[in-house]
Amino acid sequence: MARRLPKSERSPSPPPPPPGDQRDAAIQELSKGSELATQLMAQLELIPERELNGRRDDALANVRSLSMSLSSSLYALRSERREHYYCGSSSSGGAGPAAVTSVSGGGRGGGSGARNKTKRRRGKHGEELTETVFVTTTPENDGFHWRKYGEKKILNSEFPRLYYRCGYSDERKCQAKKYVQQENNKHPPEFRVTLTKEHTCNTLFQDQPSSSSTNSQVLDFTKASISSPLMDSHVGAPTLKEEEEEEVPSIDESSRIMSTIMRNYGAYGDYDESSPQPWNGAGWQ
DNA sequence: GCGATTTGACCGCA
DNA sequence: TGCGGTCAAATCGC
Repeated sequence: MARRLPKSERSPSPPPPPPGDQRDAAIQELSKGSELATQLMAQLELIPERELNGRRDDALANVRSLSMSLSSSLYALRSERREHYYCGSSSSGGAGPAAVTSVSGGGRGGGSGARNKTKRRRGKHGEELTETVFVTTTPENDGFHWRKYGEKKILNSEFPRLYYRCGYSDERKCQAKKYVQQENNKHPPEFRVTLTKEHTCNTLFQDQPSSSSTNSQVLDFTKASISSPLMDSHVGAPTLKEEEEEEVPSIDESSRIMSTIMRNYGAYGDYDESSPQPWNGAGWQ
């Protein structure tokens, strides 16, 4: 495997921040899209169920997802106007406000109503370990490249906990980890995501491994392993920091994000609400 | 063949 | 001692 040089050894070339007017243009377009989605939803609701052969609900659900996605994208872009993605500090000092698309009202094991928490605890060897916990409907969309390394049935939990580490943990010695646990069977389901350690890979939306298998469960947003309306890129983006080197996804990247989302809209349609199944990181089982 | 996922076993902490 | 987190061999898919 070709090893990638750590950032410190590479020429300093973070993706240039997009010009402000391009970002504004993107925001405007997303706003329009969001409004249109809302209108479409209203129009769909006016159509008699029988005229759509019983598919109105599906269509409504899709439009709802679309609307959510656009809103989330808008949120993300707007947030980036003053905050930016950061792949290097997940939390120390307090996690940035993860954009939580959906907040669980409860959830087992403490953290009821937890929107986004940062807590400190000691790691195996006594080192300080900061965790950021939040609930989201789109655990995969944080813009980082994750590799699943384990899955564990958790006591008193209906769903197993999935363990991910940064996809660049080896080649870039990135220690970032992420635990994802489905909390309920809502539509879309909510996931409690715990981020530990810091990303030191600086690989947000870039350097996609060319050989990742198609069926990969790596939580790679560029592949959008599940559908997801959203881009709470910051959600997951472990952190958004206001002061640090600029690492803002370019407009091109944002477009890629959007197209990826769009391509995967169907996924929620695959989710059978009547017989909920746990999400395995790649899709509904 | 390679890289990613699965899953049972192991380890350490509370 | 039980549980959560990680490891690593087996398996899978391209």
